[in-house]
Amino acid sequence: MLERIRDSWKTIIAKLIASYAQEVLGSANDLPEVVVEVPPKPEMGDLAFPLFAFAKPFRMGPPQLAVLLKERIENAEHRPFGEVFATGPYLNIRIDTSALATELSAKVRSEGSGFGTNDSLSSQRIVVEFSCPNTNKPLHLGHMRNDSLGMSMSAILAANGASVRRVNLINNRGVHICKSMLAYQKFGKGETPESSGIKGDHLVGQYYVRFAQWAKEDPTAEEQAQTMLKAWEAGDPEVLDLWQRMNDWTMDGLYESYEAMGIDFDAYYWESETYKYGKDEILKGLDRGVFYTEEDNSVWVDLTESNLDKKVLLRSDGTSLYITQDVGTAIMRHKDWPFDSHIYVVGSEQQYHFKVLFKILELLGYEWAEHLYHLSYGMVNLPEGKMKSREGTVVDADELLASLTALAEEEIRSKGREEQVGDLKATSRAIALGALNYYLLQVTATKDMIFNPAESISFNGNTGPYLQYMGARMSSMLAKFHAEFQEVEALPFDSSLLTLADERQLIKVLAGYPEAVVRAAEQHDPSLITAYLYELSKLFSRYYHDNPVLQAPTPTLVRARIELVRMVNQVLQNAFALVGIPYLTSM
RNA sequence: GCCCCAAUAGCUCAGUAGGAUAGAGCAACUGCCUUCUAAGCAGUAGGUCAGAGGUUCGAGACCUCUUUGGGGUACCA
Repeated sequence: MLERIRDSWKTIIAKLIASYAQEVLGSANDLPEVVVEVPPKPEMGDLAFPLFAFAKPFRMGPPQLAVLLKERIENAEHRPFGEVFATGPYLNIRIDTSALATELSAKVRSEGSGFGTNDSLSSQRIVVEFSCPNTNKPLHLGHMRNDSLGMSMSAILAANGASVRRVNLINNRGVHICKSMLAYQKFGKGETPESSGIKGDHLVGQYYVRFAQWAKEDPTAEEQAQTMLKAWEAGDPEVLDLWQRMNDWTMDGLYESYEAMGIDFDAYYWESETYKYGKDEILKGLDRGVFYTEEDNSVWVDLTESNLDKKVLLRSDGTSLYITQDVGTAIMRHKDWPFDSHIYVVGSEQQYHFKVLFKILELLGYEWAEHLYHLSYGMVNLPEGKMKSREGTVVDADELLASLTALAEEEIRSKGREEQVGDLKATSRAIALGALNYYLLQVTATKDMIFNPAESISFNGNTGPYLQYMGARMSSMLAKFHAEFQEVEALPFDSSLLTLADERQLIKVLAGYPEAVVRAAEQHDPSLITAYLYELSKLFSRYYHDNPVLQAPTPTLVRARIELVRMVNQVLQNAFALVGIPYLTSM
């Protein structure tokens, strides 16, 4: 919407510049491109066209050119509505926000929760892989950033029309899994989640920690774990049985955590099943000369031309490696559900791994290989430094969510709003989730971030609950309006009454929402949505504080303002859905 | 050693294709609850955008070098 207005102004200005060039230079070739910007302050207009670049060809100062163009625009026959003024070297435009508001209102009403979506990716099938936990410990803060990104990215792609398949690959096999099993065998005394009352993933996690302690005392511990892995691979029934039981415990715990955090998947893949895939593909590639063998029979790929070095794909004993499995898994997934592109949400420390993986798939000749994308995110560190499981500084996901929920509940109680809120537990949980998702998605994904526990539990300022609070305020305004202002509701919406600077600004920001959704998908960056939400909320917050809505001087103004509230409220809800912030009607 | 990424207010972060006076939140200080929820609003203070060159009419943004920090470079995952 905003884009269309921008383009029409850009077109007419470009046309006038070209015709002026024709007049004075005899040619309109080789002119610099017309650039559109947003002026730094609202009173300077809504669009800005800097004219510096035209100074040279016209041998004229930009301010004079601005004046000249302003006159020509005003005399032009077909021009968009709006006011033109020359501000120094800029040509600024004040657009007709009243017309925009009318159009916007109709669109938001008819599209509702679909406002802001588009069909730019409607022919696309996209796999988004994320989470991918090990089954030897509970989820921690690192997983939470991953999960927030995965869920949000999936929602954003779907909002752009893509058909999205969320996929989780459970890392339930390997020597690290055997460690917790071994420790359990030695020290477990038949303990179960039921007998101990400990959530399954936490119980297994305790034995993983126990192994580390034991390994310090007994140098054969590591070796025993390796032996157990071999027994597992050989199908030893006793080992398999224990593995199955402990895996189930962990998975029960993880499912519970996922549910509490609003995370879910369309498909689960299990490494215990996929670890064998890939070897055949590598051997096929070897036959075709894509890979080569060393003297010890290990299989390699030479990527030195791509500056990626040489990489082992099969061990000398013929067994698979991590990269081998990923090759197989990608191919298998494409058979399961032929995707157009595949996004891997994985930490930035694996950037090299994914470059190699994508290159290998390309060398194997899969045409979809060029549409694989590593959504790389930075590490979550603590103010003191890195999280270290050995030093017990890892932030546990369940505990964090529980403590945030408790804080939210306390907050509601201290305000005496238990009654209005309705379901206290559900509301507290929703506030905790909103705070968490917003905190984690606010930072540009690729960057490392610092998780400050003290700050994360604050519900003031630039936080999820701040945004939720705006929603709750609008919600109660709208409820009151419906209940007490029926006659006003019947009045037509007169957008020309919305003339305040903040009203004009709100209309522009609302109209910019669809573009934010597009950009978030293009750039694979949910933080564009969180930034958008904050801008909208902050603006609205000031607006309703300074200007009465239901107590506005005239009924027609009440009607106009409530229409604005309705639009802001709808866009807020729509954007919430993209970044995992629950919408609350009361808090 | 080689490769990749980062550096913006005391702290945590924004900063759109290079454009007008570099913005928020937190922390500090000041006002505002007989008026739609104060999880709020308004204000004060806080900056040599790590440093040095370069490109440009114009650089926090682009290029080069330097410094500092992080990550990778396993027949681990």
